Amino acid sequence: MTEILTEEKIKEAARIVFMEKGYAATGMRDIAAKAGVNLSLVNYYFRSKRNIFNLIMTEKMQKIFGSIIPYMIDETTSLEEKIKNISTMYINTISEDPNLPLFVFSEIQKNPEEFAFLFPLKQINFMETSIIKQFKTRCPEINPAHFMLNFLGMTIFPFIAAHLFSNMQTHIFDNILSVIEERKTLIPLWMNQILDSPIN
Amino acid sequence: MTEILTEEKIKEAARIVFMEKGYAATGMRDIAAKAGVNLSLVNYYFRSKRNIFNLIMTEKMQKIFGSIIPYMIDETTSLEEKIKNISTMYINTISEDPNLPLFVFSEIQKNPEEFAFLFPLKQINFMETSIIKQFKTRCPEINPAHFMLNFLGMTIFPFIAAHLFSNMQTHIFDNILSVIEERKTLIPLWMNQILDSPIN
DNA sequence: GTCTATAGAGAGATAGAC
DNA sequence: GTCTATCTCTCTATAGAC
Repeated sequence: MTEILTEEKIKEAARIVFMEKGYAATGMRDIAAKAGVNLSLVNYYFRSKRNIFNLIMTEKMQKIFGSIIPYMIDETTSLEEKIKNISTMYINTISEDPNLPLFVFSEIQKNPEEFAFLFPLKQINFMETSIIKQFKTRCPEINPAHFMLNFLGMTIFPFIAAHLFSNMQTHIFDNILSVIEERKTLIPLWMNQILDSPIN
Repeated sequence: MTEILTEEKIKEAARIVFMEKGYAATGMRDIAAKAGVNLSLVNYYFRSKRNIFNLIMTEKMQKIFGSIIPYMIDETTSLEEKIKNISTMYINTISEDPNLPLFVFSEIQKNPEEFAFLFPLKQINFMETSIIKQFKTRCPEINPAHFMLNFLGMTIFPFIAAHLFSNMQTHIFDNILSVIEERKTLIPLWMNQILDSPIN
């Protein structure tokens, strides 16, 4: 009974500390202190720092990469609907966990071989997803990579740079959170403009 | 004579190791080994790990944030020319140092108070730059933050995610480097489409 | 399951010989 | 300026009492 509570307290503390400081700067003592438990309990429940980190990392990779898959393969929605659904879903999801993209990208960059194998998007055939097939029909001359880079860049980049912008002594990025909220409706409009570009 | 060579050797080694592993995971012994010098020389020339890191970080922040300023304040270029010039400049600069954006964003996130004060963009009044004034004339109804987020997201995000994409067992992001190169000409076209959007 | 205590490795930094 | 040697601290992880 008490075991489950303690285990989950430690896991939640690890989520917070790892997300804030990254793997290398986090100590087992930081996790124990944040959880309010004795240091040795962290090893008792999770065996090693690498082990508990990989659990958190798997969760977070699923959250950022796994969540897009159902939308991409959905054969019942149009390209416009997919854009709307995915950007709204990402902005909702990441707004609750704003450091998620920077954390995941940064840790993968530092340890690509460790995390490549649990990459959720490997499970699907990207080029045969509904979203890519629809894009190729709409814009046959353009590499679909550009479409995904534009779409994900417009959606995710604001969160990656948010810390910077909020520290700037200027007014352009005031209220960054409400600006991001506005983007739920604006990104689909801009993406349609790009899709209708004469270069296609 | 030999002092300058040794100092620069250590600094170059520190650049490489810090960029690859980040501050926390880098050891003074890693830097010494990469430079091919004795461990104590690193402290002799640079006093502390924090000190040598801050030198590198200042350089890198100047590289990514300082480089855009002259283009933004240039009163002699049109908005379209600025977009073309900035995207080309960034793609050239970051292609030679692909981990630059992820490194800088990630280290600032982990230590915002340490690096906020040396943020190059604080030196200018963002809202009064030529590029923002031009945008406000062109799209008076849209918050200029959206414009900068779209533009920088489309330009910089591909580098942040490049490690991921190159590890995917799919073909959509093959040849990511030549895809990014194509974006030098495509981003200005897409940005013009967005600027001409009926929502403005 | 939870605690104290500590083993053992590794870190940043420096003293002092040359 | 450069080396060896080492101090001191902190880290992960575990042994063993309760």
